[in-house]
Amino acid sequence: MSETDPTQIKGFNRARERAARALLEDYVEMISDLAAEFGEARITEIAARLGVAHPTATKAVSRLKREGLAVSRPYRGVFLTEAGEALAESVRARHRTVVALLLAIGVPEEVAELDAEGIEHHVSRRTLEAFEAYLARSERGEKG
Amino acid sequence: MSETDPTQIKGFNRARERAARALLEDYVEMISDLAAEFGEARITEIAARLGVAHPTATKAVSRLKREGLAVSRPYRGVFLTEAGEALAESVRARHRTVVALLLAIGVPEEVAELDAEGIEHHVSRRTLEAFEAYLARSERGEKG
DNA sequence: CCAAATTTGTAGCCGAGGCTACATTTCGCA
DNA sequence: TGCGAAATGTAGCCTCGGCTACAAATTTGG
Ligand SMILES: [Mn+2]
Ligand SMILES: [Mn+2]
Ligand SMILES: [Mn+2]
Ligand SMILES: [Mn+2]
Repeated sequence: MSETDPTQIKGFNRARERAARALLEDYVEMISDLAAEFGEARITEIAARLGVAHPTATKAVSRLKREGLAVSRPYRGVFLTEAGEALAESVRARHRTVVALLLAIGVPEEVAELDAEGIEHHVSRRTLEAFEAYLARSERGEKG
Repeated sequence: MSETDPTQIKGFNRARERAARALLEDYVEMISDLAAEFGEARITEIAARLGVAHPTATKAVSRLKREGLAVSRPYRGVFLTEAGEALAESVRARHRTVVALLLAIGVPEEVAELDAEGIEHHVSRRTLEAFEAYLARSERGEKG
């Protein structure tokens, strides 16, 4: 058997790890959005906005709590810890950059928003930096 | 409660659906690669290249068979159906386009290959078309 | 202020996708 | 040709992330 390509295996493993973190990232970002809008994030509202049943959101929040990203008390709202808020901020920034990049490439706005919701979780720091550099260049008129 | 944004919900739902198909797509592409290289895809080799234990690959292949994408007999190789081979071809093409786009944007080669393994599964047809159009433009020297 | 509506919690089901341990079959070669 | 090694199958375990059904708490308004 020909030797297996280590870069390829690494790619699959990284994709799996990132897919596992994707849900968690979306919840954290959503909770942060709701906190900004209403002062707190309620389970029902989190579930509604993510398009899942409320027990699904409850379970996800308990995973967030286990990871030290959120806190909550029974029948009360969910709040992010400092770590959670920091994660939310970076996730939000990355989301914006991915959408901007897609738009700059020529992806229609509605499609860009939809695709970004999945793509964002697989964009590494290095790739994000490349996106930002590209956007900076094209804004300076170097014609995207 | 302010009305929930339907586009956002749609984005989350689509991201979930695509994440669920991602594994299946990678298996099909891998089986196709191995068929081209060795004439058949063996469970052990599939597992090794995807970086998983062999029973994990076995279970995935039975899902592929259930979906009508592959066929196999006990202790023999795995083969794609016509539908499976068609899927493999489109997955492979999309993978190449995503890598090319990342490189054109300025992502380092190694990083591009790693990130593409996850990103590819969330690129819709419309976005793929935009990528192709962009690549065609920049190849014609319009300076990306 | 109390009853109804709403929200939240909890139990329990499912399939996907990981794993280890072990059984069985096939293959390669001495 | 037969035996040991390698490949494959199978059983059974786990977590995650969906769901429904139902119980309990909270909020609301008449
Ligand atoms: Mn997302
Ligand atoms: Mn997002
Ligand atoms: Mn992939
Ligand atoms: Mn791929």
